Amino acid sequence: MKRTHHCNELRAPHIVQTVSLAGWVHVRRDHGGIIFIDLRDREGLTQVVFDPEHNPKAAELSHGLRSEFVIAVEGTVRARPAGTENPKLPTGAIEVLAHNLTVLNPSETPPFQIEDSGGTLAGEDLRLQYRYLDLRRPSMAKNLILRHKVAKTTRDYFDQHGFLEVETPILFKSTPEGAREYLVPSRVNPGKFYALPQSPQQFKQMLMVAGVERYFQLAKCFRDEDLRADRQPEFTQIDVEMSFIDREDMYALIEGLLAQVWQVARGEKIPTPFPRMPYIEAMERFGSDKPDTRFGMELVDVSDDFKQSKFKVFRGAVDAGGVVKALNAKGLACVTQGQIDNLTETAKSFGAKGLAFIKVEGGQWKSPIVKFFNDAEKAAMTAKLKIEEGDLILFGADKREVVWEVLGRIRLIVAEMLNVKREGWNFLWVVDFPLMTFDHETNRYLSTHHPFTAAVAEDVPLLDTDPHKVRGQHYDIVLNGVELGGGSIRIHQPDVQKKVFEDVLKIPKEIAETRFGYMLTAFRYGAPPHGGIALGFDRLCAILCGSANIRDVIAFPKTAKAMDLMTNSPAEVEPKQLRDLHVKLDVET
RNA sequence: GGGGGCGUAGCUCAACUGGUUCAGAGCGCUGCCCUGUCACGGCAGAGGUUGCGGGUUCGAGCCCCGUCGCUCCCGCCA
Repeated sequence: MKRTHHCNELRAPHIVQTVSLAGWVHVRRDHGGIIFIDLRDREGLTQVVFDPEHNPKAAELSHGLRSEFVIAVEGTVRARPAGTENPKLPTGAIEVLAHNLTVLNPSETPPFQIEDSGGTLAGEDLRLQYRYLDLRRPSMAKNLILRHKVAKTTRDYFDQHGFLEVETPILFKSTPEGAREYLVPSRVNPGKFYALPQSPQQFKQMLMVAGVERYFQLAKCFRDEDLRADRQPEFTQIDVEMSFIDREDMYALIEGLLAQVWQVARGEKIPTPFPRMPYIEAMERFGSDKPDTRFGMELVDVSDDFKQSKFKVFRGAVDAGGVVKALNAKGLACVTQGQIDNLTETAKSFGAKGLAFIKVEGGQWKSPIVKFFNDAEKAAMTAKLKIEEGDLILFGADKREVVWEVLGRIRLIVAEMLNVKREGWNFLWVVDFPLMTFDHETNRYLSTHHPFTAAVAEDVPLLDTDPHKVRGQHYDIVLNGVELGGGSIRIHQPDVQKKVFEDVLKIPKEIAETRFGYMLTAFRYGAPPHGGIALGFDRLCAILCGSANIRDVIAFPKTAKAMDLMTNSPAEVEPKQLRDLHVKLDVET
């Protein structure tokens, strides 16, 4: 009795057909005589009716059905009696009158209900322990299906554009400058280790030297860093690299991909090309290099208005070469002192010395600092910040990087407090990042992204004189305040790459040689100009599903402590395994 | 490494300031009844070491210390 249809397939035109369905008992409604079963499979629900007057044997057997029993049913599709159709189900116009019932496998009572609606969702730890049950929930099945569709669309898109999907090694070599890596001891090479790749970066560049020209891969990547709602220790990237291109080619390519993905996954047209914003502008206006541009509340620079101010905090910041910036939280004058204190704590945790504010209530400016302001300063602020009754103005005064960070965070928190409408899909290219940032701890320059990023051509002469002024040919794709991905045009000249390693980043010559020597060698054999990008595939799928959490789009994710609760991994291993690997443990027990 | 939240029945949660509604509700589960339900309905019932270990107290689900687990954030994620 093989099934003829799935559970979201039968409609009015199938009426009178004899069909077979198989699936799980979703719910049972036993009226004593007639019995209704909602039969569930991956695709949906179909109501099956057992009628003792029609088939006493099947009806009798159906009394014993319980949640999650696996059954097969043979029956006739028929219209539901007038008035009993269920408009909530796609299959709600019909039902299957069962002739035969086979219990393929009974089920114990599940530890939680396999149900999306009903209001109670079991705790995530329990759902992770019984992930195979959690994945039966229609919303999770939907997520898996959507993820598949996005993957398929991606592969089709790149195939149509002449790309080859090439697999790169999972057993790679340690490259300690980036994220912490997972290490794999080598049995046949005692004392030596592989590392799992944080990304296929170096391999994809080698593929360009190899003449592949257009490469992509749905690549598994691994980072042994602490987890977040949008970070798992293993995750998937849409990894791309192309030869003979410039930044414009990459923007167009990715815009086309995302337009196609949105079309397939959500049936929505997204406008292209996407707007672009230089890094400096993003920081000045939004205090973030991944600005959420769905709402305003932008940072406004008022430094000039306080150059002569009597308020020492503001004037001092300007005198020291810093800035004074403010944002207007429209309508938040009702904020409580406790909430102000919380905001201040937040500001301090990001490096601010405090958080000055003005409440505009009852036609007055209420603030501990308002007494320091003269009329000109007040007028300037009123105009620049469009201050009105009911507003709350929040200030940052410090080095500009600190003010960016602090007000950027405050802006997001305040938007949350105000429940500001954030709708639509605001794609944005953030461009012109600084190639290098100075690290005060180690007293040297570090690559903002990675050391393979090429400089903007006109800035190259500054590499020797003003490294911090050099812009990289790097681009981030941002959607609604989430960094979806990033990439760059790469350095392809061996002398330039060597110079970046040794002269600019001050990586000792021997270390540069052991870690990247093969790249420099490769570049000497006719490396084409090339560039690439990588998009966070899990984040992309989560956004498309409307979830803030990438665990919802990963079949078997790990907890915040990087545990797999279903298999209890990681776990201890046998002493013999360790001996084979030449590994001795040093752990407290 | 640091900070916040949570942990009470199989599940989701309640239990005011530590004390006579102090172990409760809804769902699920079990039994009986029920022939058009789809959150089916009715009657009855079972089910608890309040995560674990200490402590304070006449008295602890509630307070304190430790510990374990889940979660969010900071650091970290070239």
